[in-house]
Amino acid sequence: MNNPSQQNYIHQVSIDCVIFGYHDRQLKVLIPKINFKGDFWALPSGFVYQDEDIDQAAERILRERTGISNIYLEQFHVFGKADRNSMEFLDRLIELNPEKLGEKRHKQQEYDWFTQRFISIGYYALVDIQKVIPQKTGLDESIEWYTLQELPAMIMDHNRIVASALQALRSDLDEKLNAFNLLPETFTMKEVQELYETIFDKPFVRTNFQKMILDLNVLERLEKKFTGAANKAPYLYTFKK
Amino acid sequence: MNNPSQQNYIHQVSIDCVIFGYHDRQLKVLIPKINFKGDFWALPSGFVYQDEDIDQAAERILRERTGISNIYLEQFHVFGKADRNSMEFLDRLIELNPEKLGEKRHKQQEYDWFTQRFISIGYYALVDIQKVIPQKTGLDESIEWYTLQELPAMIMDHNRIVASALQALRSDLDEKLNAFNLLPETFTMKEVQELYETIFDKPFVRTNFQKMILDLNVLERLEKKFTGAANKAPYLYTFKK
DNA sequence: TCAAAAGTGTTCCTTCTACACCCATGT
DNA sequence: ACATGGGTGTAGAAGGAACACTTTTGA
Repeated sequence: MNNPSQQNYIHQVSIDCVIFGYHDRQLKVLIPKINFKGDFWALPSGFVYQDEDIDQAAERILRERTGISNIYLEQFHVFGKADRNSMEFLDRLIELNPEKLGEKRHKQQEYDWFTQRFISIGYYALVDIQKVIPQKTGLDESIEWYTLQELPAMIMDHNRIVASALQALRSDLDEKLNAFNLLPETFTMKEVQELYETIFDKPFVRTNFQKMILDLNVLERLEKKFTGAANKAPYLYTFKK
Repeated sequence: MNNPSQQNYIHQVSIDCVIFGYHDRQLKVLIPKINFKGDFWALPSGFVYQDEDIDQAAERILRERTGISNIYLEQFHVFGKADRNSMEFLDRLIELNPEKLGEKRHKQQEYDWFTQRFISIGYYALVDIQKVIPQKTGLDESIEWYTLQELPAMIMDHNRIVASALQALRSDLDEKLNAFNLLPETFTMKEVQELYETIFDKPFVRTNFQKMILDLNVLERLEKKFTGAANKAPYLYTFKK
């Protein structure tokens, strides 16, 4: 494992990413579980190289975990409380994993790095869940999609960061029309409606919803999609760029 | 002058504040000019102490320049380009002020601190311009209110930061109803209307504007304001908390 | 020809806009 | 009394919600 304290990172600044995906009428968040005893989940995070834009850093972190580039990213909040550090988490981690981390002395530098106070820049990402092949890093035991209702208890303030990201997503939706980044290249109107109903957690009237979305003038109508079902074939749409 | 490089600050993180005030149908920004040859303007800025929340740091910086506490503050964006440093500005400053800054050797530590790459957290503040008595710090030649149309050319990306703050203010207005922080304790409906017309740069119909604002249910009607003018006395209002 | 789901049009109601009208105030 | 600006009510327009109706598809 690379020792971050020896890397050319900016000190005390971290990036935390909330990666949103959508499937089966559910918003999901991609969360790794780290490969130590004790059931520790943590948002995909990382640090910023000296010669790297913060946006680039976020993109790099996302690429590592999702395998895809050109991800839709939005910086949404900075978490900067004075007592914001992972001391508590790290001490517990060491306590539960003496065989791996017991000889603290040898890793003092690393321990000191990780237990600093960190100012964390929060980003949320919107991805087409079908395109993502979750990638474990060397530190991960697993990396899974969790629905918002079944989020694990994460370390530090990460659960609060997710809540804050969701709030930001909702309030961005109107002006940025970015929800389409959660869908595949092409989609039906019904899929758009289900997505909106999921994000806003309320139903929309089908016929009015169609008009509302088409009036935004951001979708392009393509050919019809024949599913084989015994009903009218819906049009496929794509998001105009 | 205190040498920041010897203070207990977080490295490479700065706070830049855009302080908005309102007077005479104009939005204004409070900007210091630094006390060196060469006409350098820079937003009120500062660093974050190790034991200080970033919000507290912003508040402290604002208190220093405005003399008031409990200021309405909103964190709006992080500026984190890799090439974001003040090397260019500082070299020019030294070049133009050889008598004060010539012996660079003696101040190498300080020079190195200031020319680092900085990640800057942008805050905007909304203040009652009447309550503020602009405070020069030791470094300032002056500190003045500038209208948006007459902003001086500032160092680094500070002009862009102001533009970004204005955009954030406008888009926050609907949901946060924070514009009232720009007004005195009590105000007339006409003053509110002029403020809105200034921020959005468009006229509103008087009678409808009144209804729209009152329907927000955030104002409390107080006694009437007798100005001595030969017309009906308008009500005074205050913002409910 | 029928059931299921998609697409379009129409009515109704709420909200917003423009404006007429009335009210208070000091000269 | 009247000029000036503030406050309220109302008619018309625009936009949104509810729903009826038509179209398409495969069995």
